[in-house]
Amino acid sequence: MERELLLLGLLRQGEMHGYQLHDFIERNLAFCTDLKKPTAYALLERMAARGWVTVQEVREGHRPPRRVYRLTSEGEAVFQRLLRDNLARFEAAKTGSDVGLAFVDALPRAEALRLLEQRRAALTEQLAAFQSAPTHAGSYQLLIDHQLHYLRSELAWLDDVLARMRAGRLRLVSPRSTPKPKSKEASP
Amino acid sequence: MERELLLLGLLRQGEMHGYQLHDFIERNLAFCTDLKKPTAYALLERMAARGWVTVQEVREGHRPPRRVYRLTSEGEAVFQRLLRDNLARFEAAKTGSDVGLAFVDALPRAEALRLLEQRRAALTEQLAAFQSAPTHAGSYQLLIDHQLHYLRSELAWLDDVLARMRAGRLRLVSPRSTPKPKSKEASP
DNA sequence: CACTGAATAGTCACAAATGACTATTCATGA
DNA sequence: TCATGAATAGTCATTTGTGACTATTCAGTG
Repeated sequence: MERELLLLGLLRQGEMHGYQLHDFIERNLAFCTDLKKPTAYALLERMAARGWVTVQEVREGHRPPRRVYRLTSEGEAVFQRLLRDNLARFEAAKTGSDVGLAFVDALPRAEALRLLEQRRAALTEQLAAFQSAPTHAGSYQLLIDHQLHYLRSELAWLDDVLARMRAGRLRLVSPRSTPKPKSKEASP
Repeated sequence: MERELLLLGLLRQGEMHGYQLHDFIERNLAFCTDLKKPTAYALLERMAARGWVTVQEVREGHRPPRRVYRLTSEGEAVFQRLLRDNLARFEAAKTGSDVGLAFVDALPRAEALRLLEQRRAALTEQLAAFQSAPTHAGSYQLLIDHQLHYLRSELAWLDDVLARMRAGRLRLVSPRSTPKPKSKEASP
């Protein structure tokens, strides 16, 4: 749902064609959403079919005609609905990076430390890149602010974990406990 | 990739069948990954095809036979590789909730405030539920710790935003700036 | 001016993910 | 004891999402 919210929101600022929309998202919003080109086109097509946007084929030269999308008033209504809905909810973010943490105890402490320090380096690098970005096209300040807050918070947590690990204060359960020891199933 | 890491990691603790794996993830790790049943089965099948796990059909009664998966030593090697790789990277989390923030200025300030207060309520509720959970099966402490940290950090940020909005100190750019004012295209 | 690499614009066949099922077993209480 | 709903176990048709591709235009340069 939030992908259509995004597209509708961008189209509120004026008509645009598919490539333009995707390109803008890719350049400016890649850090908070990821929307590949074919997905964007498919969504636009569907939104057109539902009457949220109109399409107008524009051909210049003899390149394949560009399809220019424009928000309808119905689309605007949907935008309003989706926006209210989105703002009122909180959906926790998910990342693949979490999974590994579940299994750190499968590695010797020293190596785990080394790897997490690499992770920390990657994180500070992203943070730096983000901070030095040129006011990000001047727009979407809240998003940027949020992302900065998030990255800093992640860094703080990671540093805390590293400190605890170095001090040997990381309590981890025995890796032998079967996740669901319901019936017979002796631990192998 | 992190889904196979997860499955392999769980299988390290002993053989399990598909339902068991999915069920465990659903119950205990839903907050950090989401893996529907058919996806889990498909992954297991593929891992079997690649020799990372072995399958053994076990039938009891005359229900459809259960397929029990067991990690191979090749699977263990892959696990080690994926784990190291995962720990060394940092991948920023993404959430659909961010998108709405890009468009708060489309709403009257008062209403935006009301909606974000609803969001805040949803967040504190999730936080409360998480804190009161019964030591989460005693396992995966780092994950829990991380999630708690994350939720608290989100709450702090949201409170800050709310405060800024109430004080009218939320600087937002004019909604009229076209995202990519490259060529002709007069703002409509 | 012809050539090259980048930017523009979009498509398509394939891979991944999921909602909605089927079908058996188990607990329970009327 | 036998209906009923929950838990167990898995499948399949459909939708979604994407890597890799085609094809045109444009800017720069030798």
